[in-house]
Amino acid sequence: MSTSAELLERVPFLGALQPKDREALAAYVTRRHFRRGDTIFQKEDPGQSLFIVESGSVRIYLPSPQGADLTLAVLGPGDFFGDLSLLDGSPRSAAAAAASETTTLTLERADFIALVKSRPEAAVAVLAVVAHRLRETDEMAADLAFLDVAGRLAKKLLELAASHGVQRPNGVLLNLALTQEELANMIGVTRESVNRNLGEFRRAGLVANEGRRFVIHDPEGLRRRCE
Amino acid sequence: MSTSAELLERVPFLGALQPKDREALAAYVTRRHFRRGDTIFQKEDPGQSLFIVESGSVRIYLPSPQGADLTLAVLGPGDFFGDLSLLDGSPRSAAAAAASETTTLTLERADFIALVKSRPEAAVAVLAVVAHRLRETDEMAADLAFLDVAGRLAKKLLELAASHGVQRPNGVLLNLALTQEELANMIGVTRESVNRNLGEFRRAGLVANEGRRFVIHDPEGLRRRCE
DNA sequence: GCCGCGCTGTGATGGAGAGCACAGAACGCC
DNA sequence: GGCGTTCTGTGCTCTCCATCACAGCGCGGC
Repeated sequence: MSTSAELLERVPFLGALQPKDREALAAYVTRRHFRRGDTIFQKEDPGQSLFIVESGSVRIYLPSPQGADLTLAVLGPGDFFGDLSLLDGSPRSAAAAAASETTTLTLERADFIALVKSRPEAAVAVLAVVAHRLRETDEMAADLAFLDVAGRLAKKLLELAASHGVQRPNGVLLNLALTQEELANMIGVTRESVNRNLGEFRRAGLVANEGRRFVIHDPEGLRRRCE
Repeated sequence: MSTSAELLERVPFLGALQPKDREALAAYVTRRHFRRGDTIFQKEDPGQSLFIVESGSVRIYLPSPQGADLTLAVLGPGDFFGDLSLLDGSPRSAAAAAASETTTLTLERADFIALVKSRPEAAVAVLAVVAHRLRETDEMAADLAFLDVAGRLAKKLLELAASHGVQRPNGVLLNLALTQEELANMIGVTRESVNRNLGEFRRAGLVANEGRRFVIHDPEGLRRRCE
């Protein structure tokens, strides 16, 4: 179980614990495996467990009646999800699916509550993470209400650069393969709109493509497009 | 201070405490007063205090560069706000203003952290409230992405009926005076769009007006408009 | 009771983006 | 290396909604 304990150390809200507590907690988590595309849970499912990404990546999304869903987040190793149902006991508020070959560690509600009761600093750490998440969602709502497609796309590219970018001589390379459709789902527009706006950006020298990866040449220019 | 203690009892996350603890806490809160229209705090302000509405009502909103802002919530007695900055120490993620003559109780970060450390069940209760809030914001983002103006308006009217409605022989009366502009800010559209869609709803017999208050005659009909 | 301001109702216009259709490119599989 | 599937690029149309403009109405104040 030492590998679980090592991962747990990197999880923000668990890093606050004593190594001894983490060791104890590691005994309660179970490991699960998902293939690319597997659904981890659906919106409205009753589950109350917390998932921690051990390896791979997970897409959190809201399904829409007409198919095209809204992607809220893409998570990597060390991130956790499913916390809302854990915290308030309600059904899942969003759906989760493996975006690549993924393994997770699962913690059950009862074990989490026991942890918080015995170590209140863990609760404060979880509160901070959830608060941060709430900020991000508020901002997403504001963007949907205030920005046009170009602005939302520019902003999303900058966000992705911040979270998945690696420095390159000619700019920042986004270290993930993204289709235009996936990008469209992240900002709530059609694939065609993304295509046309990307064309704009490319012609203006703001971004370029390397295979299916993006390179941001002019972050400042993108920032100007978000007003 | 007994009146403060009584209010504190009605605040969800503090209701979990022993009466003795609430009495102690009441000694730390300070009372503040705001007139209709007063700004309580601006977005990006550094403050780290928690506000509890004692009387009156408070509008939480995101200001937009071009003026028309997005109203995230309207709070009444017993509700609290400003919790995000309290939880993670970052600047205010939204702005707050008094929607009517309002008094609040204020709790400082240090006192809150001390409370959580000594009474972890309060932390669990706060987590539940914040989790609920996160759900609502996620749903708002989804609505902005998926629903048209009629759908968003119908949904908002149903929400308001659930939170501020009183039963009437002919339907549910919304117990608050709302201008079309305020309604428009809640769903991120123009006042004119709200007007036209309300006209639709009225002609279809779904809603009516009593003075400046709304009466919902056919909730089922409204529900159908949200798909 | 009268006046004025803010709210409501409505028309005309324009533009952004969705939807549809399809052609070509690229990637991956056998 | 050939072939099919998936992704990208682009034109056209049409709808929804923002914007502007203005006329009535109604509430509240003096």
